[in-house]
Amino acid sequence: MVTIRLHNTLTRKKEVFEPLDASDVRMYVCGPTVYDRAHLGNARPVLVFDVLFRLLRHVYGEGAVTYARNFTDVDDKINARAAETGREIGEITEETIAWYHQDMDALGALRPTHEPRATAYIAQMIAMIERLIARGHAYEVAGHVLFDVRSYPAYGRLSGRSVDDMIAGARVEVAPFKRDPMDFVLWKPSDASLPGWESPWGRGRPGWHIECSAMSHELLGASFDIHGGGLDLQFPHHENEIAQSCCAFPDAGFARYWLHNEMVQVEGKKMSKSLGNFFTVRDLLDQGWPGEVIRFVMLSTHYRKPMDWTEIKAQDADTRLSKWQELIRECGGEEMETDPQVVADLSDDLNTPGAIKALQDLYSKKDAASLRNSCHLLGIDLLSFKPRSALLQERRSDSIATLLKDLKRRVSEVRGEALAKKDFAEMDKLKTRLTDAGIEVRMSKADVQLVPGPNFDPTKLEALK
RNA sequence: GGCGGGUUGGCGGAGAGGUUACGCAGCGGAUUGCAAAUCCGUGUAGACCGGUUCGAUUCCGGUACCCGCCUCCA
Repeated sequence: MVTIRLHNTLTRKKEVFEPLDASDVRMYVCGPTVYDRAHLGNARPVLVFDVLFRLLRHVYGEGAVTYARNFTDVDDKINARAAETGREIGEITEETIAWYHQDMDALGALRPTHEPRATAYIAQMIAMIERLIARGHAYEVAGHVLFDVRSYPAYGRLSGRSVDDMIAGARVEVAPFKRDPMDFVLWKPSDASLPGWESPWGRGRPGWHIECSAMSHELLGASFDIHGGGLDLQFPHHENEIAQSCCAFPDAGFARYWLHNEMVQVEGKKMSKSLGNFFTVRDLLDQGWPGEVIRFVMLSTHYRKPMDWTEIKAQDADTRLSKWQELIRECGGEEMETDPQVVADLSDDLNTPGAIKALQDLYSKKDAASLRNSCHLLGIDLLSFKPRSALLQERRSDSIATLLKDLKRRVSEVRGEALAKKDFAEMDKLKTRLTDAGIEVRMSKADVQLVPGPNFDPTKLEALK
């Protein structure tokens, strides 16, 4: 059995991964709030934990891993979006979930075993809140139910902070009815304009954190193996989840290994709407970037380091994947074992850059079969991969396709004459114009190829008709 | 203010206390009418200052700079 090591945020150390039950390895990852298209940052945990999911399935068996990732479909951001647009909340969340599936499918992410929606687990949340009140960890005041952080001495363990330090930071919500400024909401009242559910504390809706505690408990049990998400969730979201779950079920231990991926940047800067470098996965796909390229770029940086998205990395990935694909097309190859080095690298705290290096070595050795099969562990299917140039070409209209075909024939003719006469003036003129239009002209002894590049501009071909 | 991370060659980005990371770009060569593509070869590192060591880019301490979280955020 391969030994997997994972960096556990709880201990700040790389630890040997030992599942509670090797026949049912359980992982929970925090999913999106569904009010808008997934941006590039949303994609990172999806891809990181998709690789972990694949690795766990590889090591423990496909049927031995349960992976749950939630949809937060009750949230004030969604309410705000509904109020802005006048649309129904359910309509917005349904649409956004469908988009999310489309976009993440395009990145090659496997669907998790469970994709629970918060609104389907309100009863479980209410039950957990009642349990917390009964055990003296939560209190009702002014129509709210709040978690009492002072009742849980270990609060702050995950994020390495103390309640007193955080209060010194003094960036906590002002709410006079809180016993302690750090207390957080489990349940809050809804007026008639807001979505709400009947509860022992009146009509209301859950606070943000309780859903993950309730759903992980329902689907994976009171204790399970891995809990993951973005680093920004470490505090307060995960800290609060731990407080809720461990106080409701003190002997269970909740999640044992906590994994956090670092943030995404764009061209060296934090992605933000004000900087104008904010974009969604759909934007990139629409620009013709293959899902595999987005995935490759993401995985070329280790998950615990900030990942900087740059155009040059995307181009590089596109080129490398194209080369790998050419090799497996030429050589074919039978089913092979996944390369042990790739497994070893991924088992070492998901060292995806190392795994990519190992794949590159397979390419250099011309080991097409191993390359193809080992790519699957990273979620890349080289057989179905289409480079950006091919995707862009597919989208071109028939008239342009015909024009390119005609031009190709013409280049062949002109070249034939030029070679016969040893006069290349006409040929060079034609080639220059094609190059100016963004077309790469490749000539071998046997054949001519016209490859439209990213700067391809069909309007510049008009003169050549 | 609190907590955490980073600083590697032109760019991206790893592992390893002493032996080529890898990719892209560059350079030289093969090939080509010229190119492109491809193939072969190749130079350039480890923020700064100390310490441990026979030996550190790799371990420890400090300095500088950068970044993230602490507020909805993956």
